[in-house]
Amino acid sequence: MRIYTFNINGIKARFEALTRWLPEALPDVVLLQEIKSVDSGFPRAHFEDMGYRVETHGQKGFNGVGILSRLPLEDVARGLPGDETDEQARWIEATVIGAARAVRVAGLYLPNGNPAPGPKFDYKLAWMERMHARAAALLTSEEPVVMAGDYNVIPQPEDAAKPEAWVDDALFRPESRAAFRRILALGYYDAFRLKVQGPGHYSFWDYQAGAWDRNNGIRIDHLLLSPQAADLLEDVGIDKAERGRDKPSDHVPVWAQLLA
DNA sequence: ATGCCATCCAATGGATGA
Repeated sequence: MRIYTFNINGIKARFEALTRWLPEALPDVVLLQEIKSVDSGFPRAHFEDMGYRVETHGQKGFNGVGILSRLPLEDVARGLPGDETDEQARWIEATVIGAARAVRVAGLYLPNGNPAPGPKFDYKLAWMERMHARAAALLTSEEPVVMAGDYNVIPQPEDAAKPEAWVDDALFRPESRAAFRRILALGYYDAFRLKVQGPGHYSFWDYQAGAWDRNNGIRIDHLLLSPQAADLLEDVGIDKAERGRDKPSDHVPVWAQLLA
């Protein structure tokens, strides 16, 4: 089972690119972020015709997450628990029925948090506390769990081409990185770093200032694996070439292959 | 130092993003 995370930066703007990419990559599961659409505006039938189950948790204009899956989905849940007043659509869960076994997946779009300090940064850290609680709860099932999405966190200096440019940014501030480590410390593993070491691996390049041409990227799209999922990990990858295609998202697909 | 570009909604500009 190959699971992808892909921040598409708008389903309307990425419709053609996503339609081209799906039959090329043939993902089993895609966790989408920033669909920037309400559920009724998502082109569900189009992707169903391409062989995918479609589940979305959208909102008007911004944010929004979704799941495309060629495998059956069960027990879909929308929204991150812990704050009934939070109206931002950033979390969706489902159980994917693989050929060998089932995997619980969570797709997430973690708040950006800039400018920091400020209310948006406070919201980011509070959201990460809620995610920590949900991540702990998911571990109790003892089934394989994959939490994948746009974390808006640069875990280590080696995950940025120019780490010095990010020192005061909400993506790299000590509080954000500590909150990310606290989730890992529950017993989760960064799938990419289980297989690939060293600098120079990025998942996002800004549209501005020639960031792509200069390879000025950051690695902020992650798949976190429970111990049971880590035991099934076969391979990982970043589809960097997608950033160079026509009308790309500023993020590229990142994936993990599980024996499931 | 800087939203330099892209997207969405709505309206010929503003908000947001990382």
